Amino acid sequence: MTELPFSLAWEIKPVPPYSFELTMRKPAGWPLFSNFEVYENEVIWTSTHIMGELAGIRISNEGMTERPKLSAEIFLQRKPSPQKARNLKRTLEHDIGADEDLGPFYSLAKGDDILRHAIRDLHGMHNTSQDTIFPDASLSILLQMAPLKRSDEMMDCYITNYGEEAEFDRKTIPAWPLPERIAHVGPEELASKCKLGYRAKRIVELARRIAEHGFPSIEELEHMDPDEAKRLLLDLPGIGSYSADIIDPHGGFPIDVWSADVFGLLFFGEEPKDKRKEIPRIKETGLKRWGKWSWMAFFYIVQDLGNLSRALDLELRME
DNA sequence: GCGTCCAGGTCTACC
DNA sequence: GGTAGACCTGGACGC
Repeated sequence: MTELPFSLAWEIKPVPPYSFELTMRKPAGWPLFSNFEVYENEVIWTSTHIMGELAGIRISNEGMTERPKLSAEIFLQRKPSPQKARNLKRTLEHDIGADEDLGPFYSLAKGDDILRHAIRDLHGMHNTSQDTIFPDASLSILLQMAPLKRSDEMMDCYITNYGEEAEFDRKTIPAWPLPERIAHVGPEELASKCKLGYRAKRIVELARRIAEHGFPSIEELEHMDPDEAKRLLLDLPGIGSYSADIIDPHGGFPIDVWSADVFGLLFFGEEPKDKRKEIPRIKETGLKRWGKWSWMAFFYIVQDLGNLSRALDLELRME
């Protein structure tokens, strides 16, 4: 457990529209940062690593979707320099999508037969991300070839045993493990303790590569040429097309055997018979239809399956 | 109870 | 360059 006695507090005015509830608590249950974060009465307590520092985070809602205002506080082990404090604040604002303008995506979505429903249902929901790729990369490896329930069990064990626990504001919240920690864990230990199976070796190999050679942050990838960012991600061990699309800040279209059912129904009116075989065709159709907004389209649709099922008279299932 | 199948992919060997 | 097969584990299913 790591105590975080120092804190920085400030006000954030996100680019409207910004729905606090939809952004912090995605309808499909995706966490903001930590799988163990707490959300009560429009306040979220969570933890992550920002610029290499373990950070406890408390954000509360002080505004409305069209006039958003948030009260944020970052808790740290040590008092940061003024320069570092400025960077931490700016990075957190970026990670929670406060600087993201949804306007261009909404313009495209209004003219799309599927997305026009989703942007109405989820008005003001922003995309969020952690500071580095390792949490999402670990997540995507733990999602491989397993039912969601088993992936959740693997993640819970992995985070509680190997993640740092942030203690702040009378809360204790474990963050996703750092590559430097996992690089020193034997794959056999990870496999037996958390029943990761073959994924243990992949996650340790990935951690060792990042710990030894470094890797650009999410924001640095964002500023790269999209093809170069994708190439770097695909070069990592254990990361294939699906995982790269989950991590890539330039936005991919991460189709797996589950989403192949959903998007097969949406695009062609039927679930594919051979899901794995159909993934390339479904992916190509999505990328062609939504281009650079493919990730946002994917994100909005998977968060809105219940409403979309009714609006489009289709059986779009969560699992 | 027991055997078989397969799940929110990726890598490797083989052709 | 394209593709079958292996990979951990555990729940669902048929018998």
